[in-house]
Amino acid sequence: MTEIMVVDDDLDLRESMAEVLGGAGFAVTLAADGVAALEIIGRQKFDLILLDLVMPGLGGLEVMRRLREKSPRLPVIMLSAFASVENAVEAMRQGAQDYVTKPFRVDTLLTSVRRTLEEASFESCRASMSMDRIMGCLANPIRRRILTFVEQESSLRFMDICRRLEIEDHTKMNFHLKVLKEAGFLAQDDRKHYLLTQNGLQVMECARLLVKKLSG
Amino acid sequence: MTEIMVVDDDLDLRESMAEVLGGAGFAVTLAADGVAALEIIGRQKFDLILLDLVMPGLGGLEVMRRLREKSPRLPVIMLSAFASVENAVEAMRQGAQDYVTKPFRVDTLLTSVRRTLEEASFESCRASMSMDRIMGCLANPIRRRILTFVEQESSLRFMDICRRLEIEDHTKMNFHLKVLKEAGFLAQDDRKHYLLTQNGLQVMECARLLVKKLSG
DNA sequence: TCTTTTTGTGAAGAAAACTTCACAGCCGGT
DNA sequence: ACCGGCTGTGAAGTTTTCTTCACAAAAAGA
Repeated sequence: MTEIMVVDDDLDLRESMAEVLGGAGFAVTLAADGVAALEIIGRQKFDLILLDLVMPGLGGLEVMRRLREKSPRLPVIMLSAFASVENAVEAMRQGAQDYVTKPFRVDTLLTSVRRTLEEASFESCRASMSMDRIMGCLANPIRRRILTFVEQESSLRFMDICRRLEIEDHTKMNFHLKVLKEAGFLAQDDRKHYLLTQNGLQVMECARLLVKKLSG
Repeated sequence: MTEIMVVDDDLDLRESMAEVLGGAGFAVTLAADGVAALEIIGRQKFDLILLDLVMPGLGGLEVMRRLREKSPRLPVIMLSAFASVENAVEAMRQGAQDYVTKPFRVDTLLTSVRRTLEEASFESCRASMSMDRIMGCLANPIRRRILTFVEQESSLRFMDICRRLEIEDHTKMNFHLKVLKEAGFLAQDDRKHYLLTQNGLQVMECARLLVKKLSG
């Protein structure tokens, strides 16, 4: 069951939203202010946060900033009675997934909730798909050797890699380099030298951690 | 520099071994008994332990059993003045890498030390080869789903896994479970329930870290 | 005991991944 | 302009990995 938290200092609004969302099949948790919300989020997993922009004490933007430190991908829909272009743009720039003005119609709210959850699910699916790419890429020993060598040397030309790894058929090397480029672990600079991307560096770091852990 | 610990209640022997091993280029730490040894090992990394079989208080076998709980792969050479076939066989059965009788010639000791260190290094190299197995294993999405599900649920029967992952051909599942068992990530208890091994848990942890890092 | 379900085994078939081959474009040196 | 080296492309061939099939053994339930 999908877990949604509603953060708003207006009790009536909180309760009416609990009723609407509960009726639509979601499990709803209420919080009257940002401090309470952040504490509950630290203890329990949620799929979506509905967050009032203007509240006494911690405002919605500050609450969102803080929860992003712990849950970078937790979707947030910002609610505001003081709708303006500036407010809306700022909230979205700070990372909200959507922005709904109060008072809102029930169907507007539910549409936004469902769309946001669906998009978050798609993002989660994309992360899972990228494991295919990462692991499939690293399953091959030649490609692991390429990454290790390029990591050590920082910047290399095509034939340097071939010679060092003693791969005589350059088209074989070309194939594997292409796979690594498409996976986003390797890139070429303007002189066509190969170097690791940020992702490539991260992958190598995690691979080393894995070996270390499995070696006891 | 290679770190060696010598555990022996005989002060003269400890010191003469420190001299011999130090002269051979090793960094030597001395401990007079098992309790002291276990405490130092808990704080500092060693490459080899030279352990007296018979000591007052904790004997060598008990010390080795305890240090194996923390460092399953740390090489141990057992030393004994009371050499017998039974003693030697028991020490090796309990996991010592070598067994040297006291009094020993200097070259006998150094040979044993060097050989044991070299074999340990070979083991470490094998861990690198096991990257093939790890990555090859994780390259398959079904196997990743199995590991994720078993991690969440802790202990599962064969058909539970099939039904949950909606894999209708049970022999397909059987194939993938077999791969995971052979890789050492999955095991079965006495009721044939599937559960993650320590290695399996480590692998899942690193996979999550990898996804997290690559998601920014 | 009989039947059904669960779990397992090995071989064959299919798909995916990798390697090799044939060729081509680009660049620098003579 | 020609040659050689570097780098790249796509197709064909080979190997590896995965899926399916046919059957069997073990366990559970009636």
